[in-house]
Amino acid sequence: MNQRGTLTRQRIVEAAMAMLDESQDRQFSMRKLAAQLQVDPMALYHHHKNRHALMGEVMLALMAECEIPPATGDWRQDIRAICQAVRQLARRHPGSFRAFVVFEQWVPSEHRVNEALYTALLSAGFSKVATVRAVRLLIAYVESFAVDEITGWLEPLTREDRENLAADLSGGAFPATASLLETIVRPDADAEFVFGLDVLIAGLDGVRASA
Amino acid sequence: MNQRGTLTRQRIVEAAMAMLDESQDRQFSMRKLAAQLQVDPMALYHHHKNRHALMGEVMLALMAECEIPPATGDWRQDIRAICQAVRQLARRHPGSFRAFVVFEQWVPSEHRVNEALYTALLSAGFSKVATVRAVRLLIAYVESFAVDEITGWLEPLTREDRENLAADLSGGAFPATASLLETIVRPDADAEFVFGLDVLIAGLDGVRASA
DNA sequence: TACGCTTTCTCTACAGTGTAGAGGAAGCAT
DNA sequence: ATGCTTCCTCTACACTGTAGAGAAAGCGTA
Repeated sequence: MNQRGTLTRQRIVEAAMAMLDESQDRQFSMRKLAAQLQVDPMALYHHHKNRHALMGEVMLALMAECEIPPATGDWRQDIRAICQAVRQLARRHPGSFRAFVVFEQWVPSEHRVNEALYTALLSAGFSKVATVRAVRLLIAYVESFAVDEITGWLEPLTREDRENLAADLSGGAFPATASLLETIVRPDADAEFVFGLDVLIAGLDGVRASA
Repeated sequence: MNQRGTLTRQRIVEAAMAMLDESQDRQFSMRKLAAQLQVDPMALYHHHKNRHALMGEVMLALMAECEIPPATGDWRQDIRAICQAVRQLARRHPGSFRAFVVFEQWVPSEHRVNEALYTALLSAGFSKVATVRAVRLLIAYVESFAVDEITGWLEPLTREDRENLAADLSGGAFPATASLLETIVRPDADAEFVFGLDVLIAGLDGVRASA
């Protein structure tokens, strides 16, 4: 039952990405992927050297899919748009994006995103050092936020989580936290993301002169 | 050969933390931990329900170890000091900190850190909503930075990585990135961390009035 | 001292993982 | 038809977490 020709590098990558994104709980495995493609596990290894290499391809495809808007000439606007694009990508591909953040290896298609950010900041008059640092800062923010969002930290707390939190705070050891309880349990993802962007852009604007 | 009494909840937690921190490459496993403690793997399960629960205990111990400096009355200074404390914790416990960031579950000893940040911001006059958002932003930054640092992204690039990067950029598709090459390959972790703090604090100062 | 009870550890076993190595079948070129 | 290459399968191994059944050590009570 050798069904030749059903597999392609690309088809495997797409299936892997879909599997990562769909299965929130049960995690990705080579064997499950093979099962879904109705193929022997080892068949995958003919197209990709190993799991890590396959993951690399998935990450490549993921970042390549990020829709970077054209530059407007307003660096603040451009940065907002680029960050929102990355966030949208994460929402569209939660599982893959998670894997990407933990991937710990350079993914070439990231260049596109970085280039857009570098361009915006350089054109705004930032020094080279400030630009490089600012981009890492922005990327760190967006990735962290996106992962938090995917994980559910920006949803209103469940009754259970809320009660656990209240119990933790009932001892009186954390008065500031306790006073913020109502705010903590009901976050607003969109507003919070914009808040972060506001802070970062205002801050960058502030250090632009002094850097 | 039943060596009774050698195991303790605490001893297991400490050994697990040490193993996470030391073994940079090869990853932690229950069996390896048991081997190191010279005990049958299943012995661990008498003291901790399962791997996840054990990890929870490790995270608890980790965050409890974070040395939060006393408040000075200057919120900017306090925030800097707290963030540096978290960064130092990450440097002292790279493996555990990594695991912590990916842990995806609430760790009670985090309260201490959050409380300190909440207190600083509330005392500076931030609104409740701004305070909660600012703290998530600060934590996101510090954790991201610390993980980058642990992973080695803030070390000067190796000759090999540098050549790969140069090759990627040689096509001319990323002129801004190419112009920053020399800056990118030689980062300065300490300065970069401070840069991020400067930006965040300046930015928070900026939105304080308007929020 | 002898009995049992509880606590702590071991042994065996199972389902899952990534993947090396050998072999088989399909298609193509000669 | 013959061989070559490409794609896939099968078997096997070392590894993972952990369920379930004991075994051994220490204790309390008789």
